[in-house]
Amino acid sequence: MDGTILFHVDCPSRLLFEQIADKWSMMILTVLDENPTRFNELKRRCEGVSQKSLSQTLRRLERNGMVDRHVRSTSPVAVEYSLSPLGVTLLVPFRALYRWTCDNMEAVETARREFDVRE
Amino acid sequence: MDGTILFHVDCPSRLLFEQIADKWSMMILTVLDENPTRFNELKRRCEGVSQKSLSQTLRRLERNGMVDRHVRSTSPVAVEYSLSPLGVTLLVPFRALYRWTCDNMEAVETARREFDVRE
DNA sequence: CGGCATCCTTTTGGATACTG
DNA sequence: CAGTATCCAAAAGGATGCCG
Repeated sequence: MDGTILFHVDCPSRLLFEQIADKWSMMILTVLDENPTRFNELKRRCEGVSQKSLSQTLRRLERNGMVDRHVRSTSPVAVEYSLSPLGVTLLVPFRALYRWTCDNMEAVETARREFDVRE
Repeated sequence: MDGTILFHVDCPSRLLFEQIADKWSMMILTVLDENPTRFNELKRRCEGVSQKSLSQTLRRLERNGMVDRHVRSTSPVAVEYSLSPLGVTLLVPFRALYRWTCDNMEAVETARREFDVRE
C-alpha cells in the first residue's frame, strides 16, 4: 500500500549529495567553468564567501576529484583552480538545477506570499 | 581577460538555491513522488531525520510551494503531505543530480583515495 | 498522530593574526 | 598571494516534555 523508498543513513547517494549540495560548490564550479581561476579572484566572484569557507570548500572539491589545483612556483605563489573532467560532468545537472531556480523564482515567491497570508 | 561571472549576494538563484539544497529536501520530495505520505511515515523513510528538522523542512517546502499539506480531521489527526505541481517540476533536475551521484560514486571514491595518499 | 517550545550540545562560520 | 591556526559568536540540530 505504501511506497517502498527508504533513504538509509548509509545510502551512497546521500553521502555524496551531502558533499556537493552546499552553499558554495555550485557557484565555484560555475565560475571555474568559464576560466581557471585563482584563489582571490574566486573569492571576489563568490560574493560573501569567507577565506575559510572558500578554502574548505575548494579542498573538499579537490578531494572529491571535481577540481584540479595547480601551483605556479612564481613569487609570490600563484594557485590556479580549474574544473576536472569529473567536475565538468557534475556541472550538467547543476546547470539544470540553476535553470530551474531562474525559471521558477516567481512561482516560488507567489507561493511564499500566499503561505504568509494564510498564517 | 578574466571571466565575468559574479555571484552577487542578492542573486535570486542563490537565494533560491539555498532553500532547496539542504540535506533533506531532495529525499522528502523523492518519497512524496511515490505516494502522498504522512508525517511519521516520512520520518521513517528519511532515516536519521529528527522530528524538528523534518517539520522545519516540510514547512519550508510548503511555504515555497513545492509541497501540499492536507489535514484529515479524524481522531487522532492525520496529516498527509504530497508533491505540488511545482514540486513535480523540481524533481526533474533533482533526479538528474541523483543519477549523477549514483553514476559517479566510484570515481569520487577513487579520487578521494588518491587525494588522501597525496597528503 | 503531528506537531511546538524549551534547553542544551555540536557545528558552522566570521574575525584576526600569522606564515612561506 | 594563498593559505593555516586560533578564538569566539551564531546557527543548526538533538532530546525532552507538553498539547490538541
